Amino acid sequence: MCIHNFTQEIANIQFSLADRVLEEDCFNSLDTVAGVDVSFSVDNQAIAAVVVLQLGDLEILEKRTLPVELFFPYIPGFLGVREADAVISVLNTLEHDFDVLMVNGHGVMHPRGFGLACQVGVLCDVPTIGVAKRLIDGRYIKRATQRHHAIGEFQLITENNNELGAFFKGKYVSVGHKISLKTALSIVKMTSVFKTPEPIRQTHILATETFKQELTSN
DNA sequence: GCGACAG
DNA sequence: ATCTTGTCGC
Repeated sequence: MCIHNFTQEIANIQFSLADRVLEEDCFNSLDTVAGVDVSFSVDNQAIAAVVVLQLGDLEILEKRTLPVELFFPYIPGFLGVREADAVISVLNTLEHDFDVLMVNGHGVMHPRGFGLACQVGVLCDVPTIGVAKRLIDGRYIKRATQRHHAIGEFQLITENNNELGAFFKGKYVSVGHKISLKTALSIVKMTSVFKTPEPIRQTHILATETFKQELTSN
């Protein structure tokens, strides 16, 4: 039983779970956004972090961090297997509720249509948006996709006739779960003070700082 | 054997 | 992801 059979098995699970992904808006209110991130350096000791922001003024409502251990190696296309549990764990420490979650990694713009954002969304049954700065496999996605000039700063990325996501300010955005691409893009845009949307930027800063503190105190 | 892929 | 100084410019 080698690692290859293992990932093949997991790939099949990703294919089947991808059917559960909903690419339509499934929420009544849209007032708060959360961002999650996991940062680490050596071994598999990491810090999972989450920040909840008010959508209007981007005011931070809550910050949480949690030391976690990762049990699966990083393999492109299988980030969800590595980080989903850590992400879900830190989400469970939140006191505030949130309407949508921004995840560091792809949503449906994934070889099997089931990136980390989809996995977190489906397992937690919450709306999620996937934001990544690189494509998973340039060869895979480029041979089947074309970029179209779309409204404003967005470039829609489609495969045949279905929309996989969009490119915006150096970031690849795609639906994670329970949200439409249109709404996902508007949320990314309205939270993008810098190139990285605030929910993810703030969370990444928090996770990194916390990791350093943890390192110094021990 | 070569290729080069989220975090 | 992370390892890392200075440097340009508001």
